[in-house]
Amino acid sequence: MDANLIPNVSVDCVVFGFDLNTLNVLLVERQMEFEGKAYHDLKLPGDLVRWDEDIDHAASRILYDLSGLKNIYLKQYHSFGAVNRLRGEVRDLVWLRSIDHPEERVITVAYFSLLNLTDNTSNQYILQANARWIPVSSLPRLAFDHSDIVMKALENLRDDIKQKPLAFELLPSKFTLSQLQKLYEVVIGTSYDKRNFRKKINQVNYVVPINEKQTNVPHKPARLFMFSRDIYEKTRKDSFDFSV
Amino acid sequence: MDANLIPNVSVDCVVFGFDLNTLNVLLVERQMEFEGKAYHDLKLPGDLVRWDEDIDHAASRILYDLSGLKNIYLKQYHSFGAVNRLRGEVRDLVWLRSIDHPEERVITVAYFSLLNLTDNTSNQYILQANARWIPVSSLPRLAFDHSDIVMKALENLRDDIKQKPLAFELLPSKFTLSQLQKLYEVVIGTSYDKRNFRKKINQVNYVVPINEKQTNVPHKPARLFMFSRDIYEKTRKDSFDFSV
DNA sequence: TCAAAAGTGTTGGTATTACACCCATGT
DNA sequence: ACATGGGTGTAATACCAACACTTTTGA
Repeated sequence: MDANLIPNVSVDCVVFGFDLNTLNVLLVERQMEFEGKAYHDLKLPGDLVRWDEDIDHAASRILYDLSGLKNIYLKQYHSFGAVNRLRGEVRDLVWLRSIDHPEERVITVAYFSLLNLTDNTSNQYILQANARWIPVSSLPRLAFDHSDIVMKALENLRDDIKQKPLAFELLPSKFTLSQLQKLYEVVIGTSYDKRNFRKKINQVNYVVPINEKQTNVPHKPARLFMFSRDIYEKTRKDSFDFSV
Repeated sequence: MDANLIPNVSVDCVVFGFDLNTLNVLLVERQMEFEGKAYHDLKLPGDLVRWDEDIDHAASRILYDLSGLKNIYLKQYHSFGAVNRLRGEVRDLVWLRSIDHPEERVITVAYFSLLNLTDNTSNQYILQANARWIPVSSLPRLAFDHSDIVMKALENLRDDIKQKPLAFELLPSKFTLSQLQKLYEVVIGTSYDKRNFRKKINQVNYVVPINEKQTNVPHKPARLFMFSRDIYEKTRKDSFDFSV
């Protein structure tokens, strides 16, 4: 057991990625043999916290090690500290022993982060560590209490995306209004009227149209928009509710 | 150092209390001498987590030890884990040593809870431990990073009270509409028009009028209302926004 | 020429704001 | 009788929900 690590405190990251169609979570495979059978359970990327780093730093570190990316959106949203949270299945315990992890008691601080999956600069990186993107709509049961951790992250994402400009972390920098609408529909799990949605976005001055259109699409090409953080920061005090 | 306690994980509680006028926080006095001077810094009630308890249980325990109360509203809202969070002032360190607390590194999980201060069943209890109610509008600088912890609790309370029926945790079970309005004004830090506020509350079916009035008030006695959790639970799916 | 998604307005209903006076009680 | 907070309605405006057709492109 690495002496640089605090034995009882970890950080787990729920990394959401959107590919203009589906919302996905990044999970790593836990390969093990148990009672003669091979298991490939999925778990969240995470690690124990180092003695010499802030917990926020631990979260960035985990994400960087996995993706090679820095400065991406990361939010701490909940900590999980049930006594038996690592003991859902017998093989959970067996696995902990196999990696020399303190099986006793780990309180984990959970973060979620947001990635746009259309720039695939980071994706090769991600896929080499045995990590995979799994659609949130078809998640299997995860190792430990990680299913709970993901569910709670989703709830937080759903609440936050209505109040804060998180959508733009999940989209490419230039996007169409239909892509934005699709994102809200997928995340919130509902559907919106196209005209009303666009009317709403029209009132939001920090979603700015640019003089560019889609190319190579087999239909009328859509106008592209960008998010202006500048305008957002300058006008946010009037606490506009972004909910759709 | 007590072997029942996890040395690196604590829980702190921000207990809000409302007395129909002012929003207060419960703080305990940390009495010490340092460099020949007496200090009475204030800090949050909190403790290290036990090996054999969930973190939520630790929070209830702290609250129970302080107030003698069970089943009060408690919500985990953030964890604080900066490397130097316990080392704001030199005397913070000195105090930690004096109580045989591991001074190194403690990640704390913060909870806030809500009390109504008009039933003073609990108050005698609270005041015997050297705890005090301090108005949030006149908080001094607190020990460690506890000022940050309180500020973040307040932000969470402000956000939550607009969406969830938290107000009723801070009020006596029977309350007037003016008391409810005052509470919102104090928490959110703004003021509302009396007629419009009442119109709004009128649409909220889980704030129910009862056939009772105030007594012994030197003005027209107000009608009393109660919160019906029953009705709230049954009708909450339509995600009514309680914001005022 | 067809398929596919882009883009666009109106109407009826509902919620929000601003605003001023009389009422019931205790002292 | 007075001071204190309780209680009430209206009109103007802003916001929200429902709804269908034409346009532009690539294949």
